[in-house]
Amino acid sequence: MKVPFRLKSNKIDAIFHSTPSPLRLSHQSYRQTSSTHSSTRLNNLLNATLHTKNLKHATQIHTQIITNNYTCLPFLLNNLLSLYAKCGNINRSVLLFSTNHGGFKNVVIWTSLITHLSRFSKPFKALTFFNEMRSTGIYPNHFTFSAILPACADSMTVQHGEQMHCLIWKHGFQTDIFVGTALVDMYAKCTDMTSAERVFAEMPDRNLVSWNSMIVGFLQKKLYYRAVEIFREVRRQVSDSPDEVSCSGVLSACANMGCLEFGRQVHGIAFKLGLVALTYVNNSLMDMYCKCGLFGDALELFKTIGDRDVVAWNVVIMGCVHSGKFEEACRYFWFMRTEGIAPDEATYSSVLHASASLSALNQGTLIHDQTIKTGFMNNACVASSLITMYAKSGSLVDANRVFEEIQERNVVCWTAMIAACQQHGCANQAIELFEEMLGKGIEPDYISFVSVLSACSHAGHVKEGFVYFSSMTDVPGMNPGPEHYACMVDLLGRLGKLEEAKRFIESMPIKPDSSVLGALLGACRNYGNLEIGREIAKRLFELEPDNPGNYVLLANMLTRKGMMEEADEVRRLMGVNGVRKEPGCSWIDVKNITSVFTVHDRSHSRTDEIYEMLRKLEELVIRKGYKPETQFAINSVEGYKEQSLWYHSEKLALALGLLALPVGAPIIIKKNLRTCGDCHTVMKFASEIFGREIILRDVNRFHRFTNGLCSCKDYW
DNA sequence: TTAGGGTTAG
Repeated sequence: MKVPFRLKSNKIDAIFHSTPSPLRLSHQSYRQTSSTHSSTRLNNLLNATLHTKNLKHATQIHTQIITNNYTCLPFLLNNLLSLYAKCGNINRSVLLFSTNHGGFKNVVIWTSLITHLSRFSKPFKALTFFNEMRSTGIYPNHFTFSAILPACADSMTVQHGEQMHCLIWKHGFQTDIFVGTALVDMYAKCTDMTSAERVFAEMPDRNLVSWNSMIVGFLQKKLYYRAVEIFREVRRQVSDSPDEVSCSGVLSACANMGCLEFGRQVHGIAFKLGLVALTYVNNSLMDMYCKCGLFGDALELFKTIGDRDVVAWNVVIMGCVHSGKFEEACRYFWFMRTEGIAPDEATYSSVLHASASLSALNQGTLIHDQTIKTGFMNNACVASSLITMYAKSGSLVDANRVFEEIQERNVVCWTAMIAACQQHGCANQAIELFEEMLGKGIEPDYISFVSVLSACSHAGHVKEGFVYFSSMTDVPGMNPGPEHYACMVDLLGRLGKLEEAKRFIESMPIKPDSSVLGALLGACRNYGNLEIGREIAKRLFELEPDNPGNYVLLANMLTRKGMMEEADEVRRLMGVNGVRKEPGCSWIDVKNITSVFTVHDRSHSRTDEIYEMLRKLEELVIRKGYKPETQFAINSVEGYKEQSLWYHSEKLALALGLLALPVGAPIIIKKNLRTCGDCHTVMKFASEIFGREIILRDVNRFHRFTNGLCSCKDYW
C-alpha cells in the first residue's frame, strides 16, 4: 500500500525524536561510526529510509551494519536488500545477497530478492535465483511462488509458468488464494486464457484481485465482451465492490469496443464508489470517451484533473490525433512540456503521428530535438515514428538517417523504413530492405508484408509479390488480411490483368472490403475498362455509399469515353446519396510559412505573380507537347475547361514554389485528395523544364517528379 | 523481515 507523503515524514520525525542523542537528528545519524546502534534502531532507520528512498543514506546504514557485525541478522539483511531495490539499485541488492557468504539466508531473504528481480523486469535472473535456492535445499513457500510467477509471465514463454504450476502442485500450494491469483495472472499474460480460466474455476476461494486478473486477461486477449461479462459478475457475485483496477480494465474494454453506453454506466458506478478522482480511472474514462468519438467529453474531464500524469496527456494527444485535430495534438505536446511533464515513448509516437499527418517538417524536426534532449533517440518505437514522420513530410534522406542511427532495430523500425521507401517510389530499395531484414533473422509482421507487397506492386514484380504473399502462411499465426489482398489486386491490376484480378477477388477466403475493390476500380480507370469498372463501382457504392472518391472515379472514366449522360447520372447519384466531393486543397511551406490554396484561389499576397508564373508555365509546357486533359475539369462550363484546369490548387502551390523557393531546393506540395491527372502531367513537364525536384504528397502516396518522370510511373 | 491485479501508444 502506498504511504501518503505526510505520513512518511511524520514517521521519520518520530524515529529521530524518539532516538536519544547522539542519534537525534538526522543525517548525522546515518554517518555515525561508533557501535552505539542497536539492531532495532538500525532497523528503524532502514524502515524510515524505505520511505525516502535515499541511496546515500542506505549506504551509510549498510556501513553501520557491517561495523556492528549485524550482517548475520536475517531481518537486517533482508531490509537492506529491499532498501537498495527500492532506491532503484537492484544490482546492489544482488551484490549484497551474493557476497554475504557468512550471513544466514532463509526463505524470506531468497523470496525478497526474487520479488525485487521480478519487479525490475529481470525474469531470467529471478528464475536463476529460484533454482539456486532450491538447489541449496530451501523449499519455496506460497510467498515465493507468488513472487516468481510474474517473472514466469515476463519470460516470453508459457513453459516456465507451466513448470512452476507443476512445482506448486508438488509443494501443495495450489489452493492458496495468492498463488492461485498469480497463476491466473501468469496464464493471462501468456495469453493462454483457457488455462487461466481453468485455474480460476478450480480456485476454492477468490478475491477481487483474482477477478481483476481475469478482466485484465480478457482485455489483453482482445476478448472485450468477456472482460465486460466478468465485471458484471463481480457486481453480482463478489462481496467487495469493483475497485479502480476493475473499473479501469472494463473501461478499456468499452473503449476498444466503442461501447459508449456501457462505458457511461461504468462512469456512473465509479462515481458512486468514489473512484473517479483516481488517476487510473480518470485516464481510462478519458480514453473511453475519446475512442467512442466524444473528444469534447474527454477534454472536459481532462480539465478537471488537478494532477495530470503522462498517460492523461497521452490520452488527450492521441484523442486529438484520432479526431483529426493534428495541430491541436502538437499544441498539447508543447503545453505538456511547459508544464514540466516528461514525455514517454507513447507521447512521442502520438505527436509524431500528428506531425506526420500535417507533413509539418519544421514541427517534426522540433519534436526530433526533444527526443534527443529527453534521451529517447535510441528507443525503437520513437525512432520508427521519426522515420514515418520524415518520410511523410517528404524527406526520405532524413528518414534514412534516423534508420541508420538506430542501434537495435526491431521489426517496427525495419517496416517503417520499408514503408518509407515504398511511399517514395523506391520500390526496389524497399524489397532489398525486406530481404536484409529476413537475413538478420527478424520475423516480418502483418504490416511488413503490406509494405513489401505494396513495393512489389509499384515495381511490377508479380512473381516476387506472389512468393511473398504465399510465404505469409509460413509465419506462425499470420493470415493475409484485406490490405494484403488489396496489394495483390493492385499488382495484377497495374499490369492490366483485370480479369485475373477479378478472379483473384472471387477466390478470396475473406469478404473483399473497399480497399480490395477500390484497387480493382483504380486499375479499371487506368486501363479504361468500363465493363468491370461499372460492376465494381456498383459494389463499392453499396459498400461505402459515403465515399465521394468512387463516384468521381467512375464519372471520370465515363467522361473520358465520351459518355457524358451516364457520367452526369453518376454525379446525380452522388447528390441523391448526399455525398459531397471534399473541396481540393493544396499547401506548401515557404520560409516556415504555410500557404494554402483552393481551386481558383486569389487570396494569396503574391496572387498576381502566381498567375503570371502559371501563364508562363503554360506556354513552356505547350512547347514541350503538353495537351490539356479536360476530363479532370468536371465542374466547368464547356469552353472554359482548359482554363479551369490551370487554376487547380496544386498548380497554384507549384507556381508559388517556383517563385519563392531557392533554386535547387525541392518543391514539396501537399494535397488533401488524389492528385489530378492534368496536374500530374504538368508537374512532370515542370520538373524537366526547371530542372527541379518536385515532391507532391497526395492523400494516397508520394509523387516524386524528376527530369520529366514521376516515381509512381504514372499509376496512382 | 518475504507474495498476487491496473490506464495510453506502436
